[in-house]
Amino acid sequence: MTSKYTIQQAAEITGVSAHTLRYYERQGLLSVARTASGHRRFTDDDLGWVRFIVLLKRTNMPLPEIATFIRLEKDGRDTISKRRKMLVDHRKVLANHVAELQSHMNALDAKIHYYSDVNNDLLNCVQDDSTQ
Amino acid sequence: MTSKYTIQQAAEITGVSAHTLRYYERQGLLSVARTASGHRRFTDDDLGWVRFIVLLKRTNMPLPEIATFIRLEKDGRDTISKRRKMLVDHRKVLANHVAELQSHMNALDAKIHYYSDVNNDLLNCVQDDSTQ
DNA sequence: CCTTGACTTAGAGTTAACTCGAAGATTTAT
DNA sequence: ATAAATCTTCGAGTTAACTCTAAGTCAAGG
Repeated sequence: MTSKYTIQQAAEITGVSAHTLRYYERQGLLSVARTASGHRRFTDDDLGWVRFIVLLKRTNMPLPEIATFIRLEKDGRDTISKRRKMLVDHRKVLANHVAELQSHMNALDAKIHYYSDVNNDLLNCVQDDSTQ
Repeated sequence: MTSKYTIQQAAEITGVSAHTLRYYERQGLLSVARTASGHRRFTDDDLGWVRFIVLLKRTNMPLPEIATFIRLEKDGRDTISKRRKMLVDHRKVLANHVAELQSHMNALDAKIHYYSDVNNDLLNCVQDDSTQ
């Protein structure tokens, strides 16, 4: 199977624009094989990498750090423990971030509760979390 | 009691720089009373507002939206339901954001697990979440 | 008095991660 | 054959929220 895709197809599949895919390659996040004439041909593997980059980005990992990770990947088997450590460390940062957001959300709830108390006859729209 | 503070003191107390406090005022997030000669005097109330701004910011509310909220506050009692709605809506956005982060964290955990499987003799540093 | 701090306006610089466009050449697809 | 896609390089523009500097004036505290 191992299909190949043009940059436009890769863009459509991953939701990352062609511009940005080229940008990622320039930043060392991707290295996509080329045809004899120099056009990029994305493999399913490449698409997997793009998805992984997107995942890390969504968890607030900066591009340079992602680049570091991927460089380690290319450096082979003996970097596995380093790579895992990076992910584990990042997971910790992320968990802290989530915990902070939740504590802020509690503070926000207190404020909302305050507004509910001030004007009780409008209570009906406060507990709407599950409505939509 | 109702103490008053210079801009530097307010900066120290809130952790927001004097520069940024002035910036917030320019953006309509604060309106701090002045001495006869024009120097800002922050009240405890003002500090409360600053803390609230910081809270909303930390939950990713953009400054213009915070400004809208605060403008409503000044417009008085009949905007209470609007204000609460803003907070409730924002709480939803925030809850979604947290949920997304958590789902990404799960994906990250899967990756970490994969790395653990690849090289089991290094398992010892994977479950370290509670260590430090 | 004198140093430190405050005020104003105005504008430039910063950071991250795109985002876009143009120019000019080549390639691919129909 | 021709239209659409791709390639390269280059550099400018965007967004948010600061962050800092400068110039020039004025106020406050000891």
